[in-house]
Amino acid sequence: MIADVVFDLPLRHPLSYRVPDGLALGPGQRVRAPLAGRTRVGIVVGVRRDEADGLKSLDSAVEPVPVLSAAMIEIGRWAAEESLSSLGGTLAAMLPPLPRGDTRESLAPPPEPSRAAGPPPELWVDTRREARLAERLGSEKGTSLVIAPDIEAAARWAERLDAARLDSGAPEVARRAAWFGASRGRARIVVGTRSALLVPLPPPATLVLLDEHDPAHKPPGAPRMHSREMLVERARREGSRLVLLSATPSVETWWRADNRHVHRQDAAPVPWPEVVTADTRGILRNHPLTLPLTRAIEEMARRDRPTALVVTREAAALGCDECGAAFRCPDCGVALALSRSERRLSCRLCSRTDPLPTVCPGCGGHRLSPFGWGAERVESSLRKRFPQLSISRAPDARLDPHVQVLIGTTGLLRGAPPGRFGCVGFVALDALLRVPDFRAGERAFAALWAAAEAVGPNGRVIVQTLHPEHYAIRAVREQSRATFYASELTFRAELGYPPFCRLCLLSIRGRDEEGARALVTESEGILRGIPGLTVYSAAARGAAGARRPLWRFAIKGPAELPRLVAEPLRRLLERRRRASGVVEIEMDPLSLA
DNA sequence: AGCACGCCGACT
DNA sequence: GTCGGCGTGCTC
Repeated sequence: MIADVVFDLPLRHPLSYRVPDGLALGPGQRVRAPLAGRTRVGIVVGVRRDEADGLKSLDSAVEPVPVLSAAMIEIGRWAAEESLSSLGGTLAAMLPPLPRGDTRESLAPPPEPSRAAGPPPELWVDTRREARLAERLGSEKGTSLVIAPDIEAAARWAERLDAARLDSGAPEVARRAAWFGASRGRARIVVGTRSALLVPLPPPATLVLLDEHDPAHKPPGAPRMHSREMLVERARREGSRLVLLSATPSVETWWRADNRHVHRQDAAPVPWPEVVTADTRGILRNHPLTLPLTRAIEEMARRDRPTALVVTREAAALGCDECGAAFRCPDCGVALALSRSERRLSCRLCSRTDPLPTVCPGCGGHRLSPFGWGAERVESSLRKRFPQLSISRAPDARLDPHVQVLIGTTGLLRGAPPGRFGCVGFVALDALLRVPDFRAGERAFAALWAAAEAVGPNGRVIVQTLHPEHYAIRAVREQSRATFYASELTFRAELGYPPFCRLCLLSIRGRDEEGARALVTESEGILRGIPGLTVYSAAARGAAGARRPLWRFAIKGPAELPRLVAEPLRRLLERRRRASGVVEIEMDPLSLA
């Protein structure tokens, strides 16, 4: 007997081993195998009756039963192909922890799912979506798998749903028990992060994705695919019900709902807070707060309600202080990225580069500045203005009920229950809108809407901006999602962004300038030979003359983009560490940064 | 990803 | 003469 085994290595094919007599093995089982002089854990993806002449023998099985069903391996294979990653590396990111020491566990083999066609995915956007989920899962038939964007959210939801945890925030023994318990159908609800996407569940299963729009669902590293896409594919293949939760879904998911591939439950209007804009003209030069926001902080302090001030990290784009316009790429519509050291503006998508301008082309204004109100500056200014208030910009101050003013990025609003804040102030929304990325508007909209939900109907959202009529602000003020998505989809369609195409990012880290250039030229040449692609020209990232120069370029193509580039780029991606450098590819990047 | 083999500069 | 630098290729 021969077992084909994949490892957490960038190998395109499984490696074959002799199965020792008496060892019963099946696909999805973890094994210890000799590899390059050491013992490593791999996962069996196939067993054959062939002669094992000349092959090394497997050492042992890690568990007496498979951890993955054949159906889950197939989803892993699909994800690996779509993301141009190895199967072994992809699967390794979605397995339960290894047993430690002597364990006396009762382990169930994984169930194979049904292959019946299921309902289309559902999208819940209304304000009561989370409360409704908690109610519904309690009475749902079968097992429910809830995927959270991060460990913190997983912990919160496991508590709320009285569910077992599969994420790495829980002790390993408990995670293993939850994994095999869910496989056996013993658990009613399990909660995890992306590492739990392949836990086998007996049908009928319900799959849930929390905060569908959250970029944490596709962090760097394996599996290099958005959890939403994994779950949509899984639900389609096994006929599971899939529920996507988000007040502000990704534009991609909204578009699918427009096209009836996702069933969107329309939300009736609910009592909504005041969303007011405050004009920052002439203010932000010296002070971060307009009068309305100053008043609001004072009022909230009197009413003993906390205020959150949302700031951005550092400026990455250039804007006009007079009219608020950002310098944008005329072809791509995204804000041009500012490089101070090289004194130029460049487009992250097409690599167009301009010298630093001195005059705003829109209004002729001469006061051009990067957006400069980070948390630190806002804090010191606030302490001077409100010496009697308790002010904090510590990330964990989110949970401290005594802090009266919290300063932080949009992360402050993550997981905030309704009414957590009396007021949320956006110190400079324009800085969010100017981020050099075509998803800047989407992220600003999500943050504004999250702020409105976090202050509740009796609270207030104050948006300091020079663009009070921007569609993202208008949509939140009017509690009208349709307003935002209609405008955003028009913008995406006109300039040819997702969901109307697929993007892919090629990063090249050269050993030196010469090596980087050689690899860039080679990969560009390969890609330009493929019909149907738009290959943007490459640009150097980071400081000039860096030891390891980083070049990057974007590729735009149709839905079958991964299959179009996989074969031509194979050699380049495989021969990883070469004299000249390393080539890496990222399909469907969430950010062009 | 490791790790081992293989071909060019400064040492006990 | 060797020790060791990393570039290249392989791992069943």
